[in-house]
Amino acid sequence: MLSPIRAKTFENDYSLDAVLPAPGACARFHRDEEIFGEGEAADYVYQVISGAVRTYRILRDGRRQIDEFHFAGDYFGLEMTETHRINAEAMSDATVRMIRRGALSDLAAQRGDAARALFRLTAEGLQRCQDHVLMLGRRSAQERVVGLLLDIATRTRADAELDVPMSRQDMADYLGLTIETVSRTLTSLQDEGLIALPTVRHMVLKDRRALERLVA
Amino acid sequence: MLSPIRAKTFENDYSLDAVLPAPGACARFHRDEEIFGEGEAADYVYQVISGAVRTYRILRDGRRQIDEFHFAGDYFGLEMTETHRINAEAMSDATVRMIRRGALSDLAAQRGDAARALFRLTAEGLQRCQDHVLMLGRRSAQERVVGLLLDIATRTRADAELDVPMSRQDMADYLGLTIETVSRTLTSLQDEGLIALPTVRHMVLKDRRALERLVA
DNA sequence: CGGCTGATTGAGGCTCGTCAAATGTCGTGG
DNA sequence: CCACGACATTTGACGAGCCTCAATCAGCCG
Repeated sequence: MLSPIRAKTFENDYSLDAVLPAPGACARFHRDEEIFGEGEAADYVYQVISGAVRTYRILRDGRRQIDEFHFAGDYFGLEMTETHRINAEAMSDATVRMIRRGALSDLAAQRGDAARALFRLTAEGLQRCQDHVLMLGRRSAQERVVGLLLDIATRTRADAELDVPMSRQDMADYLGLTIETVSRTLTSLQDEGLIALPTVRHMVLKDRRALERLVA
Repeated sequence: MLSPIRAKTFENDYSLDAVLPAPGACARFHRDEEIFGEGEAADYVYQVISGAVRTYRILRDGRRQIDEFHFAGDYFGLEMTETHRINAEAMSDATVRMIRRGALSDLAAQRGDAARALFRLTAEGLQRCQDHVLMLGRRSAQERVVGLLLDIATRTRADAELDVPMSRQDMADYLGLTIETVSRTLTSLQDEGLIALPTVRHMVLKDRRALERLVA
C-alpha cells in the first residue's frame, strides 16, 4: 500500500493548491488505462488525487522512456503546446482531478499568484528533468537504481520501508535500462546488505547512509 | 565562423525580447570563462548576444553533463532557486546581456505579457530537456550524434554546411558519451557517405533525408 | 491446483568505455 | 614564413558494463 504523499517539500504558499477552488471534476482510471496520449488536444491539466501516474514517450520501434512518475498531489499534463507531446497512464487505479486549461489560463491572467504558481510548477518540473538528464547521461546502472529508490523514499516521505508503486519495466524505462539490469542491480544491492526485498514491490533501505554515498 | 542565429523558431510575440527594454548591461566573456557557478546567488538572468554558452553540472568525481548549448538570442540562467544549481561557461568569446532577476520579476508582476513570456521560456526549456532525456535514455550513440547535428543545423538555420561551435568533449558531455565514441561515430558516418568532415569544426550534411531517418 | 503474468537468473554477445599511441591543428616565437 | 610545442582529435586494442535471449521461479487469481 502506498504511503500518503504531500505535493511538494517546499513552500506551499505558491502552490496551485492554495489558489485553485476546492476539488472540481475528478475522473477515475484503472491500472494501465490511458489518461491522455501524444497528439491529443491538451485541454486539461491534471492533478493526482490518489494512486500514481506515469508520463512517457515512445519511439517508432517501441522503445519507451518514462519522463516522470506522479504521485498524490503532483500536477501533470501542463504543456504549452496545443496538443500533448507525451502520454500519460495510470500506474495503479487512480483518481485524477481535471482542470480546464482555459480556466487555468484565465485564472493566471487575473491573479498574479496563480500565474506564479504555474510558473513555479513548470520550473520545478524543469529542475527534476535536469536531474534526470544527469542521471541518464553520467550515472551507472547501480547509481541510477539507488537514486530512484532514494527519490521514491523522499517523495513518499518513507523512512526505511518502501512501497514501490511501479513495475520493474517502469523502473527500467525511467532509468534508461532493461528490466534484467534493474533486477540484477537490486539483488546485488541486497547481497551487499544495503537493501532488503521482502516482496517484489516492498523494499527496505537497510543502510541509507551508504546508499546516499553511492549517489553522492 | 558561426552562422547568425535567431532566438526561437516560433511566435516571437510572446518572447521576452518584445517585452524587455532595449539592450541593458552586457558583459564579455572569453572562451572557457565561467559566467556563473553552482551555489552562487542567482541574481541575474542572461541572454546570449553573440557567441555560445554551455550550461552543465558536475559530479564529485568529475563526470560532467552538459544540460544545454545556448546560442545568440537564447536566454539562460533562469532558475527559481536563490542560488544557481548549474554552471555556465562561454564556449567561445561571447557577449552576454545581464538582466537583474529582481527587475524581471517586477516586470512580470506588472505586465501579464512579461509573465507569460517567462513562463513560455521555462516551458520551452522543459520541452527541450524532455527531448534530451529521451535521447540519453533510449537512443544509441549514432542516433545521439546525428540528433545533435540535426539540432545544430536547425538552431543555426544552417542548410547542409554546419559550423559546429563546440569541442568533441562538449559534444560527448552533452550526449552522455566519451570523446572517442563521438569521434568514431562521426568518422563512421563519413564512411557511410552521410556527412563530410572538411575540418574538425566544419561538417557537411550530405544526405539529410537519410540522417533524419536514423533518428525517426 | 493450474495457468498466467511478472520477476529473477544464467550464458553469451555487442556497444561503448578505457588506456595508449599516432595524427592533426593552431598559436607563438624565432 | 617556418619550426616548435601544446593541445585536440583520431585511431587502435582490449575490456567492462549492459543488453539479448532463454529458462526458471514467484505471485496471484480463478
